[in-house]
Amino acid sequence: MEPDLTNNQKIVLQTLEKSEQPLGAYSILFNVEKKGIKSPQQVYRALDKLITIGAVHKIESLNSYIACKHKECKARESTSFLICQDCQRVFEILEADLSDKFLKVSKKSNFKYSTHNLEIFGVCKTCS
Amino acid sequence: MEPDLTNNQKIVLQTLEKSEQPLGAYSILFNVEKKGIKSPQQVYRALDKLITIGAVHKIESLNSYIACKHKECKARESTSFLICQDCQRVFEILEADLSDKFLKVSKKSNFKYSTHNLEIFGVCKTCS
DNA sequence: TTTGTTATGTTATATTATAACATATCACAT
DNA sequence: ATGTGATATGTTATAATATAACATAACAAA
Repeated sequence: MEPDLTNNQKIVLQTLEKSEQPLGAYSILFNVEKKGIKSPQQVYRALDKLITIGAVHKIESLNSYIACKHKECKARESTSFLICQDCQRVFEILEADLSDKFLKVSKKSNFKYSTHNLEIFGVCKTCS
Repeated sequence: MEPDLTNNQKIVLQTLEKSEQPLGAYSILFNVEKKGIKSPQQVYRALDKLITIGAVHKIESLNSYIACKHKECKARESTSFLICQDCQRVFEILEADLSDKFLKVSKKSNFKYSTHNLEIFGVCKTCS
């Protein structure tokens, strides 16, 4: 059972949920200043918590964050995204067999697979 | 035929080649100051070029850079890495079938696959 | 040898992220 | 209801990563 979110965490999460595109931390900050959040720290702390519980994911190559659309997201650690180079939207994919594939590929190098981050770039359905 | 590298580009590349771990841009800068490179700009510019020609790759989740060990690396755009959480070393993998897999997965979402960045985390052979 | 392209040197600044510390709030066992 | 420990907050400052802008130099190739 997840603990309830605090005010700041809710505000940050709602901001991300409303956004079509991933948002940077300072872009989130700009959006929530009218709601009383005044410093980067507050945003980053809320993000940390939200990421820990799997409600938000970071897109590493964009230094940006998205709300996870999947209830009870298992992707606390491993994540896989489709990133549209036209509209900047990001779609999370939950393919069980990706982990299997990466486990196998890792094994070939005698590497113990733990988690992964996959970012696929291209053009989304709407943009093509 | 690739153009020859300039002095700054060679210096930055050699620094990365000598390193066991990926290096951040400012860590590279620290290493090359005695060789006459004095500003972040010079490092970033050399990195840009080296990345463009495929001689260096960026590890997005670490904001760090590694020299590519593969002659004539095709990975100018798509990259796949094994990242050891114990020793911080990074191993690039060249699995042709990963692109195929990602193409298929993308297709399922009506997404036109173009390139990818894969970062697998775990424990390397030496560390386990 | 001039012309266009690419690289350099340099200073300044933008962007992303953490450190540190005092205070407050919350969950919950006594 | 009260103390206790864990977690969150507010705030200021600063670290770490990356780019802008502009003047100059080197280089390739017609």
